[in-house]
Amino acid sequence: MARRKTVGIRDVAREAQVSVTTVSHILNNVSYARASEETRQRVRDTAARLGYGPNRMARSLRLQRSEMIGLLSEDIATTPHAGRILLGAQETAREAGLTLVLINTTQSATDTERDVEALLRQQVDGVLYATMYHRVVEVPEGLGSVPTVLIDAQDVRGKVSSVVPDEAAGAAAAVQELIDHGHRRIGFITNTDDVPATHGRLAGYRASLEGAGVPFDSSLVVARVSETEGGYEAALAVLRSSPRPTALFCYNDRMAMGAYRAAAELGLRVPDDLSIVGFDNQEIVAEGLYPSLTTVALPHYEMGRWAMKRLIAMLGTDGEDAPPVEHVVLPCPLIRRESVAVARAIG
Amino acid sequence: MARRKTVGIRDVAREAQVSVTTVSHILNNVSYARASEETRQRVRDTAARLGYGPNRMARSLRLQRSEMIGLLSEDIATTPHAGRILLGAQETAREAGLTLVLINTTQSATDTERDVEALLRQQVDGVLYATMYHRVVEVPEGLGSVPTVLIDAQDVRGKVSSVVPDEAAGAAAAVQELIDHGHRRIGFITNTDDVPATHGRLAGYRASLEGAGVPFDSSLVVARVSETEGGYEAALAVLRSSPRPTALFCYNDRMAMGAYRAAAELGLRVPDDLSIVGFDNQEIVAEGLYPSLTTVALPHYEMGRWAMKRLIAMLGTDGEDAPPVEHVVLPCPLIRRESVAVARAIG
DNA sequence: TTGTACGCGTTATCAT
DNA sequence: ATGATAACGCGTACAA
Repeated sequence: MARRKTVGIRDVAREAQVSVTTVSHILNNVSYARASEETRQRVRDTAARLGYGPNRMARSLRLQRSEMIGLLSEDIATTPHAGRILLGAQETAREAGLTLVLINTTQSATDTERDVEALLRQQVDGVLYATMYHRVVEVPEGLGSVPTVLIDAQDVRGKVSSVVPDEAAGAAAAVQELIDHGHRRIGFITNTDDVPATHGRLAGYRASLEGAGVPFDSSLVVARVSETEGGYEAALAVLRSSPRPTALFCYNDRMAMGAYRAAAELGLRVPDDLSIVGFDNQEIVAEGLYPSLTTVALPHYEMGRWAMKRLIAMLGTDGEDAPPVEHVVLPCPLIRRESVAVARAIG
Repeated sequence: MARRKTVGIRDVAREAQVSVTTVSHILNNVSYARASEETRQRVRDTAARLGYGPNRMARSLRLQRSEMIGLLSEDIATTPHAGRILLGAQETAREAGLTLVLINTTQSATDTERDVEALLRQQVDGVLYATMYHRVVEVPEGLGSVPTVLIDAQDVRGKVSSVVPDEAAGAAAAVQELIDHGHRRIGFITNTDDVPATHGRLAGYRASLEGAGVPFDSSLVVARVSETEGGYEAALAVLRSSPRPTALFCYNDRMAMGAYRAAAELGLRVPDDLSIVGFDNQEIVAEGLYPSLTTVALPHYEMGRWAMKRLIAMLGTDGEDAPPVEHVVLPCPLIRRESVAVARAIG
């Protein structure tokens, strides 16, 4: 199990009968390199033949950049979609020849500070800070010294670039879908947390109603904890109002799952008697429910990708020429499945 | 946004009025360092005060090891539990001062080979190769040159250490739980893939039946695709047999979700008329179902942790003194919820 | 007990 | 058109 015999730049130089300088110039395509085409070819060939690749540690030491990006993420494992942020960031990093190093942290501020320190000690060239649900954060102290982009989070002071989902537009699309199917009395099963998603989705709900000329009726909005059980309770409550809503927009797919149960208990068939739209597109739930759930997808992959691209754009630059801070909002597409039908008169 | 002014070992030396050698010796606790306790203290203090940490790039170059572990994982995002493997590996790495670098790959052999190359070029000290469901793999060529441990996968030739879940024992525990509640006629809703989980879970099912003196009845085992829909179909089929089973063991939680629907359609209440146990402990499903699902948890976190520990044990060693190849099987604990009740006579 | 100096593999500057 | 050589920051033989 001997470590692969490492072939260095001097091996290539010796083999190709040139100096290491020349090899370096040619392989790095430096503009001022003045070597004959014949030499270039020979050097490239021997490098390829020997399987030469530059030693990243030496390269980093010399260049004073590690070509590593730190991904600081809260509770990687908590949400099923977290992986898609990771994936988007990782693929984008790879395309740019960057390596992603991973640090998991928690919501505890002191933990986070400590983890930031650890990350900076690795001399990462930049940091992606991802929270696992959309919220406003105070960017850790230490990150002031390194290019940083926030994912699914916004800086309290707006000083750091960030990318978040367009909660309001996503919710509006969901409700519009119901309106387009003739629904007018649409309940909103929401949650009790004071987070951007709560406000954004409510705003979207109201916007679509307003667009359709349907007056807002606060008795149709009921909030519970954003779990299946909460969705069940909220749905029961709202379905008791009279006249009964013909459709429900739910804060997330888990609450929608609870709403399905409430509907079943009340003898209501989805979607014939009651249309339902969720949010999150947790596929295991959305596809597993019967009938499958129409919902709104969060752009996790795209956020990871955008953030990494943005970070890359910041890398070469310093102060003056750095791109301005940017706060981007990415669309949440509606995923149509089988839980929405044309509204019928209530029997 | 100037990069933090980097404090080096010479800064500490100057500040503490000693040589860099002394600083290095003291901070690295080298055995042959003979410095007065007073000096040690002073050096440590100034290092702390200056916020000194060794430059990893320089250190790596000198030591010829990067202190980075590559995690090569197939389709990070595919399964919700993938994150827990990651988490286990990452936490363990951090405890050892190691950094985890992440490469996502696919099941395509050529992609994998390419990604392995990329990883080795980063001079990682070791590699964790994780598949996202338990299966047998051919370890990529290039990994021969670097310490490697397999997670949730086994090497075809058994030459590489690996850790996998104890499918059979987990299934046996699930079925035993049903037996302990008085069930004798227990259906097994399984899947159609030829993977270790399929065989292991069937073996566990048979073992527990046999232990209870219940003859195996192949008409109670029905296989479909391992999705909710497949679970629904299989459950309908098996619940038609006569006498009807009083309990169902399902290959995974999604299939169990389908079984819930089948039960509802047949007017069977869970768990009063029908007990159900799943596998995987996908919390969103298991807790979201009503009643919540008793199931078996896969030890993802523990596998990530074990693998990293094992890898660390291999790191310092070479050929002779390397620990022997080991294939470990980790227990899958039963998670009791509300879907199992005492068997009743069938009305 | 401590300090000097070299080497790790690159890249960049300067000389030829 | 090409080559010698000085950094990059650290760890450690070896000299003192």
